[in-house]
Amino acid sequence: MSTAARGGAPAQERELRAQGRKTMRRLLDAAMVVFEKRGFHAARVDDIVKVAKTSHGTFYLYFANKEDLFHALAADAGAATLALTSELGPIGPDEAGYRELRTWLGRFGELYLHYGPVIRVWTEAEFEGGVAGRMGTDLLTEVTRAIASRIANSPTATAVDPQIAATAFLAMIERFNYYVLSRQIDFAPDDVLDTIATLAHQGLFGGNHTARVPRRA
Amino acid sequence: MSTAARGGAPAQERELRAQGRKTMRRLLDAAMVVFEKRGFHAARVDDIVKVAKTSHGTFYLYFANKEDLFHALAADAGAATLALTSELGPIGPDEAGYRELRTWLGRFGELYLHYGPVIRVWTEAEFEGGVAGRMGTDLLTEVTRAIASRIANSPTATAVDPQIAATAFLAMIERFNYYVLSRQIDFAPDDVLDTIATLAHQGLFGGNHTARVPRRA
Amino acid sequence: MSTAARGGAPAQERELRAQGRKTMRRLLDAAMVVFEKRGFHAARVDDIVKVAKTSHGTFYLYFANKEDLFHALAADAGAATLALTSELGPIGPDEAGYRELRTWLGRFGELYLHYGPVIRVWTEAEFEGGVAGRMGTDLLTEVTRAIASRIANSPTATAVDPQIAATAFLAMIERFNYYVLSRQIDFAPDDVLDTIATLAHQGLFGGNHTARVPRRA
Amino acid sequence: MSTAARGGAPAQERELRAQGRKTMRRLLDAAMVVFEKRGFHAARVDDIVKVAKTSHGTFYLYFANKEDLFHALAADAGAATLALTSELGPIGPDEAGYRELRTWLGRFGELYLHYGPVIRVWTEAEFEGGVAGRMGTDLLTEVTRAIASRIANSPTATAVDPQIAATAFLAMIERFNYYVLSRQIDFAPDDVLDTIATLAHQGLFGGNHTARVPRRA
DNA sequence: GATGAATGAGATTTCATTCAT
DNA sequence: TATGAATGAAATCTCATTCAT
Repeated sequence: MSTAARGGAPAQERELRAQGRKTMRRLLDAAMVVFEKRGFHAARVDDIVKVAKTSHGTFYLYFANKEDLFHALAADAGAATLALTSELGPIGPDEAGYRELRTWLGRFGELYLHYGPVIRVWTEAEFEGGVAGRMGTDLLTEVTRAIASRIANSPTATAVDPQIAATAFLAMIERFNYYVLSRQIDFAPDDVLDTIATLAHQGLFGGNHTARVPRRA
Repeated sequence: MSTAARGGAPAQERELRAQGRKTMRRLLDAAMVVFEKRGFHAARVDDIVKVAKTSHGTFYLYFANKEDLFHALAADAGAATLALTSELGPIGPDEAGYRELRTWLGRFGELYLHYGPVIRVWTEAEFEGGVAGRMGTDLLTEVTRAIASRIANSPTATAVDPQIAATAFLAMIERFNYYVLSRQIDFAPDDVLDTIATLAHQGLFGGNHTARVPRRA
Repeated sequence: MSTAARGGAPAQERELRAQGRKTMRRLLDAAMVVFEKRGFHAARVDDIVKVAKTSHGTFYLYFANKEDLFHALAADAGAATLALTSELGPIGPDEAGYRELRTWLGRFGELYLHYGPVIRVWTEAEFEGGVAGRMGTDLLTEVTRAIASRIANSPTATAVDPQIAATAFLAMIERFNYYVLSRQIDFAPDDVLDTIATLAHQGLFGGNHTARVPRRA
Repeated sequence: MSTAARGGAPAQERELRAQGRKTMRRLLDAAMVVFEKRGFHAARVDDIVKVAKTSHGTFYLYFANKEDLFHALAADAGAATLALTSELGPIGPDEAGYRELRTWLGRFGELYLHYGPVIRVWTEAEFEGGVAGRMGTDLLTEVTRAIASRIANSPTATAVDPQIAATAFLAMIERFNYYVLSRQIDFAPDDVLDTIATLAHQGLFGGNHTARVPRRA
């Protein structure tokens, strides 16, 4: 998807050769793994360097500190999220709209699968105020605004406040994906997409299309 | 709404008198304040005792550690959440169903206002595996099951998987309330309720009622 | 055996009635139990009051502190040890001497069974310098001197330094009893007495008597 | 004599370079000094790092905690004790047997001089049950067994239970050395060896040799 | 470029002792 | 006489960050 190629502050002051880039990559990947498992706060630099099979000293060769590393990841995740947002075309109340929505939700799921740990940290209370916190808030604003504009162009526009509805929509899909990922609620992915797409379509875009979802046993 | 009457492990081994119970209460309340402001991880025991105007030693007279205190709060929050869940009556597709849903959402908002810090921690990655993690998962299961049974009795029953839909619903309202609380997104509360109720009613319960929400300026 | 009837400093400033004496007794007994299990240093006042089924506050009604309580016990143990020492009559090289020695060793074992925890604490390195440390050293001196005088009057007197031999003898019986008590080395008590008496008799008092100890299987 | 080359748990998970090994050694040596002076319980990690001229953080780089460090020392002491035990040759009732015994006792004294603090802790009540406790018990068993086999091959074999006698012997020399070390009882070392060797020789190995010990003034 | 070693500030936790009822 | 409550000094332990090789 992307690469966080810039790295943290210290890395940007030097030119990285092949080996250096590889090491940085290993650290970033390791951080994802550790953030996933422990969250940002509980993640220790020690955990990260162990997973990356490198040393403390090396970590600070590439990142000013733990937060700096997080920013590198977050910049990536933010860009990917914005890119995805812009891909959401107009959603009509008909079957085509439903299809469009369902496809987009699938892509969102993939994005969350990849960037979940980072997205989650944005919303950790402790981050308010910090750079990451503002980053998350800004992103939230941008993303909901884009979605709101889609909703505003739909038949239900008179019934609901688009900005609120967009926020609710984002809340739902962000959190649902989190539940699925972290709790291993094992719904069949297709059922999930059918259901979420249906209810969002009906709730937000005046959808009258009805998916034939087989009831769960 | 709450009592957390049991307290943490050490407190349960002793008989508490009036003064002791008061102190324990002060600690629990202080913890809510601090968790709210800093989140569970960043909260230091020191912060809590400062807010409670007591000493370190006293803290450990009532709770084995920070997590133990959290459990006491969580038990409360869980009970309150379950109680609220059981209050959700049958939701029909008509105006009455809409009213019922909207009222219930208002109550959920109040509950979240109170227990937000605790609910949030349940979902922090670090807690998976731990007692709190399982507690959260169990609760999630129970709550969604109850909601699912309401959805199953609605006209859209054939279109969506009730369990998935219920999970999505819970994801939406939990997260939305979180956005509102933590980011100070300043939507008017009534608009929020109108919007969320409408889209949930339409998306989940086959609602055909249309609220006349004034568009935001 | 004895009673530590005086109690610690605070108790001596008041007149104790029946109830008070009973409470103090409970604390002393509890302390023995706890010192036995954990040693003096690791023993917490909390452990003692729990075993005594009383409270922290009560503890300090009778004893100035943990060490004060220990002194009360130690005074008792010291007196009992000295009393026992004075009971050791002259030991001849014949069967009568052997009998005398064996009997006395049996009594020492009983004393150790009772006062072991206290005796042990005397020898804990941490106590040097403190009152208990000096107390132990003084006692050691007195006891070995008494034993030495018995050895000096025996046929081996020319071969060994009585003071050193007495110290070695005390070392042996103190430590052996400790091994038995703490490690549950399950030698048959009679075999132990036979063996120890025999080797002390032969080693220290020129004993030529030979016990017919059945060899262990 | 010693190496404690393995170090504590944390140190075993890393590869130590020369500097690291040196630091670990400094900590181990410092611990011996502090345990000697204060005993295990009263010894604070702070004392140890001060003596080792390093920091708290460094301590935990090599040892999980104070007990972990103790284990490293104990493993050493145990190995040294076993090695010494195996050096004890057959002891006959003649002068040669006496010489052999006396020499061995001298070596035991040196070992105790070195490892006394560690050996002592093994016997502190608090350690029963823990790893150190079992370690001590196992060692006690092995050592007494070896000594017992020497006793079994001596003329007194019929008179005493070798296993009990060996335990008594060990008790004596362990405790005597402790008295000497901790109480600064100032017996002349040669007199001590003469006396102990004589009485053990006579008591355990049917010794008929008589040392000409000059009586103390 | 990489790494092991070291640090120390800060957090948690324990526990003997005092206090108020 | 008894007790639960409170305290705070001191100990343990953690971990992000810097340093020397």
